[in-house]
Amino acid sequence: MIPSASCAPLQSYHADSAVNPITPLGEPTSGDDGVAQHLLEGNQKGAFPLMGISKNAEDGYNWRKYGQKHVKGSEFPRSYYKCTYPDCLVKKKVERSHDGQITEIVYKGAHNHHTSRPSLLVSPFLQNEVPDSVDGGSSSVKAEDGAVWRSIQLGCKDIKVDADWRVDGLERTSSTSVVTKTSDPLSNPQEKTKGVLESAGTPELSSTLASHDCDDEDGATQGSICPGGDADDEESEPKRRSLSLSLSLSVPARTIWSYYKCTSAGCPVRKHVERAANNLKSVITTYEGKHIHEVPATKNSSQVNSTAGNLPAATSNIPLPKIANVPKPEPHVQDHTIHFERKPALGNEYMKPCLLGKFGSDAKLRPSSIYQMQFPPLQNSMPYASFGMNINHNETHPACYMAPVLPDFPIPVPMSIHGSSNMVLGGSDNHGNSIGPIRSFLGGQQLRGTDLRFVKPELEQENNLYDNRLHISDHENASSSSPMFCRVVGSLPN
DNA sequence: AGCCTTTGACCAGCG
DNA sequence: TCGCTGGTCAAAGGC
Ligand SMILES: [Zn+2]
Repeated sequence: MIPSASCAPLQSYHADSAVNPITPLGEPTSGDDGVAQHLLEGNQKGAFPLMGISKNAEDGYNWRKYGQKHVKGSEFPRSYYKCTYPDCLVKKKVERSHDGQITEIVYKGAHNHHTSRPSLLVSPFLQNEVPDSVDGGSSSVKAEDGAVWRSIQLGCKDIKVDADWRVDGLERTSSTSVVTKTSDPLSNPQEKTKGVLESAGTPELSSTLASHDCDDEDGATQGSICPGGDADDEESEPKRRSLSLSLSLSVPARTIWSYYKCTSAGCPVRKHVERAANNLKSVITTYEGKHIHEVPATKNSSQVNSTAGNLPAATSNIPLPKIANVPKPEPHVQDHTIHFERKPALGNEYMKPCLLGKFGSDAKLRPSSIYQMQFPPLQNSMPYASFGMNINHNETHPACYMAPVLPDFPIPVPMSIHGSSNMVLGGSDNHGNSIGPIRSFLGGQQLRGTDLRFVKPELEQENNLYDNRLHISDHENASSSSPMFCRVVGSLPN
């Protein structure tokens, strides 16, 4: 039925594509990890797309493939899977390209059970897994009945960072799963599921982001820069930053995270750059700390002088993939001569529970709603969020092959890690059931559930989308003695 | 033995 | 009715 040629990729990665064809969120189920592991370990050759087929990725459900067809109009064969759980009628269709990238997923039905592995916890966004293919291609996760047919942009690769800004952490992409509308009437939390569905989305990290606390002339525009990030703005009081997040349904499914550290000796400043994977020119740069040294004059000071954001050279020097529909260049994105370097590997030092501020951007976001993201005051001595890094990333991110570095703040819930860096966040399943500890699986490094702390958005407190343990301390109480903390929203120039 | 994938055949819907 | 298409079945084989 299916030409053998079309099946070749699937056969090559059958352990992954068949058992867990699209399960980017977890750990291996049954001990057939050889293929994926091999892929992960062997992709120095640039086989980056294969990372998406990590055997380690799993959504916690068991699927049995019951058919494969080459459908008309589709370049790649479509595989049909059923949930193997007794009486569970959930099916999904997966289309994979020849190199193993998932190009489309269609879910049908709702599970009437939890994941096969109780320990595997999935955030509402991740409950129905997102294809974990990469390569910047576009895939889609769809609900069978047409309730949600949302194209998502899959991960981007090859983000290079200019020498002035060395990636402090591993580049990661986050994925947002589109929870499909259920058609299973037995699924009592239909409403809840649907609610998740409606709100499932990652904030579009582009022009919809605006900084509330920025009153400068550009504060409300795309790429607005929060004051107080560094020495450029000494008078501002960046004890806490709030960002409103306007959400869009055309959300990027992934976010690329990069971490940098100022290379000046003893300078604690770090920055954290978020990019929407499908719009790499849209960046959110979060600064932590104050430079202890003179900040060199910027090459382009048209905007920074008033906003005090040390806009990273990385955001402007990164050779960006061509992406359609990118926002026009923003002049405030500029180069700085401040040097940043990757953080050293800190190992378990960073694997501590953190109780940082609120990241309320994710749990249940409705399109176009405004969210307040309250950023915690970062303290140099604070424990680091256990946002594990996959050391193996260095195999696929040539520009980011630094030692693993962990961010200094919690990661918003919908941001999972793509490729081999899969992170499963706590939350509820698509039946509205609260699920337990967060699990983060990052290229073989699993973090304990307690290593992550999230806070569900204020608006969604009662929706039980997050496990209680996701609560974090009220950072307002701890914001008094914080160094500068700034979040910069930017857009990369063409 | 059990579960899985593979794959040709079969079925249903549709024009 | 027929052909096309997408979806499913089920036998065969593998692990
Ligand atoms: Zn199921």
